This record gives sequence, structure tokens and C-alpha cells, in this order.
Amino acid sequence: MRLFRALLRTLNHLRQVTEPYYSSHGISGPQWGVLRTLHRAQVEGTKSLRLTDLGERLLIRPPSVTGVVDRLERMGLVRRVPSKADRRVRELRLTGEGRKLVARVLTRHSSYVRSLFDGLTLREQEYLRGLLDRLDAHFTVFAGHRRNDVPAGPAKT
Amino acid sequence: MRLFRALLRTLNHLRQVTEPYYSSHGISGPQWGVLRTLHRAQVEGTKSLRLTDLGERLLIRPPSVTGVVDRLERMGLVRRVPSKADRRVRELRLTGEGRKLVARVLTRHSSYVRSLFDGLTLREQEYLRGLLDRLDAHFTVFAGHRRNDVPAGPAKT
DNA sequence: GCCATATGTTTAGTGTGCGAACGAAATTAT
DNA sequence: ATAATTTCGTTCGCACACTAAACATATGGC
Repeated sequence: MRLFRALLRTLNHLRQVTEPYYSSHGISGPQWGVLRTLHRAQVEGTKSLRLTDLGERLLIRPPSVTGVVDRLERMGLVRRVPSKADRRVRELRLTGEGRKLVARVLTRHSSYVRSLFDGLTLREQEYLRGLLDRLDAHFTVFAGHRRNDVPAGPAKT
Repeated sequence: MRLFRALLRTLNHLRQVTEPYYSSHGISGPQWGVLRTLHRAQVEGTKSLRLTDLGERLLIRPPSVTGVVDRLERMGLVRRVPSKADRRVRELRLTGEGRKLVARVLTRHSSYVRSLFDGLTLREQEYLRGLLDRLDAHFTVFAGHRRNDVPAGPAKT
């Protein structure tokens, strides 16, 4: 249980330390989630995502997706493109400006993050990562069993 | 950097896994933050907290504290009590019902959390906690230096 | 053609957060 | 003592994100 609290505490620090890097550009948390996800998809070879997929990845409902994307589109960071295969679908992709912003945030951010982990030796960092990976695998197995123990709540604030 | 992502991933899982335990009672994240903080203070011997202190612990501004506490008070989980020492101050304390709810959430929750960590041996759990503690100490030192590198953003969503 | 399903939007309502401005009380300076 | 400043909590006005429900449009199985 103390381990649990240690993990949560570390998370809060990480969150807090991360947040200014996009918020200083006038980007909110959920908005950054969308940009990051799009960027990631692009790196992995997918240039655009359907709004539904985006919502599934970010664990938010369709109306929320519409709202967040609306704001990002108004800022010119993202564009809705009608799909040719399915006329109901509107694919989302980063504009040039959007790509530029994500890149800028990520580089400044990652150099900072690297320095954050100076507190541990490389060996320790690797070991830590290993432990987290195992913990995580265990979680996902567990999550499968849980499912119905507890009624699902609203959003993941 | 992969370590950073591993941490965030693990912690997101934890968050997700934690959240239903209070949200199923109609309690939101910030609201649970208040309840947990009050409960914790109580365990440590302080029966009530000033609203300002609460805001500082939760990293939210006074108007936000007022709002969250209003809702909790309307639910009857919490009570504002005028301070005798300082007539500006209104101390916050859990009602009987509030205490009951926190207890219920915590017991169900903590037994679940314990089982989550089964994936690691006790030795590994201890070691992991040590690493996190050191990382955390390093973070806070670092945070002190940072302060002015990046313009402060709005809230910590 | 017909009906169930999928996609994304709109609407209405709630919760959370901020800054600015405020009254009341306490503290400090004069 | 009196005046100026600070502290505490609130209210107001605004922005954002989320939900559930209802909806238009498009797709695909029958």
C-alpha cells in the first residue's frame, strides 16, 4: 500500500512537471492527448485517425472528441478530412503547424525528462523499467478478471 | 525516455483501476481528493483542516476549493465549522457519513491494490519503492531549480 | 427496398478550474 | 489609537471537458 502511494506520488510529480510544456502553448491536457496520439500514429505509419478510434485510445466519449477536436481545428493544429472509403467517417490529421508544435514540445520536454532521471544510474533505470513492465503485464491480466467487480464510473478525470 | 513512458503507463493503469472505487459512489476525482486528504489528516491527529490548507495540499486555488467543498457539503459528507481562534477561518471536517464512505472505499480499494502487486515479490516491491523514493527526491530538488524555465500553466488537469 | 448498426454532431446539464473583485477579520506600521 | 496591509473565504464571470439522449447521415445484411 505504501508502494501504491509511492507510485501515485511519482505520477503526480511527473504530471506536474510535464504539463507546462504544452500548456505554455495554450494547449490543455485533453488537447495534448489528441496531438500526441496523432503524432504517435503518424510515426507508426498511420497518417490519420478516425474520430472514433481517437476516442477509444483516449478513453473519452464521442461528444468529447468532437469538442476537443473542434478547438484544435479552430487553432489550425489539426484538420478533419472526409474519408473516401466511408462517407460517414472523418479522418483527423495534424496540419503542418500542428506537427511543428508537437515536435517543439517533445524535444524541449524530452531533454528535460532525461535530466530528471539522472537521480538513478543507468542500471537502476533499466531495472526499474523491468519492474514496471512486469507490474503492468500483471495489471492487464488482472483487469480482465475485474471488469464486473465495480460499476464503471464516468470519465477518467 | 522509455522509462518515462513506462512510468506514465503504469500510473495511468493505477489511476484507471482506482477511479471506479469512488466514482461508483458518485464522487468525482477532486471530491475524492478532499475526502482522502481530510481522512488522512484525521488519522494523523488533525481533525479538521482550513480551506486554504486544503487548497495548498491539492494544488488548487481558493475559488475551486469553495466549489468542490460546496458540493461535498450538499452531499452531507463534509461540514464547515467556524474556527474559534480566527473568525475568518472555516475549518472543514468529515461528517459521520463522510467518514463511513471513505472507510468503505479504502477497505475495498486497498485489498484490491494488494492483489495487484502480487506480480512482484516482496523483495522486489521494496526495491521498487526505494527507487521511486529516490527518483522522487531528485524530482523535488529539480523542481526547485526549474521554477522559471517554463511559464506556469493554468490548472493541473 | 428495409431495418439494424455505425459515425459523428448537437443539445442540455454538471463539474472543475481560473482571475478579478469583494467583505470581514487579523496583523503590521505609523 | 488609527491607518495601511495582509489573509481568508466567497461570489461573479468565463472557459473547458465530460456525460446522456436525441439526431442526421451513411453503411451493410436480409
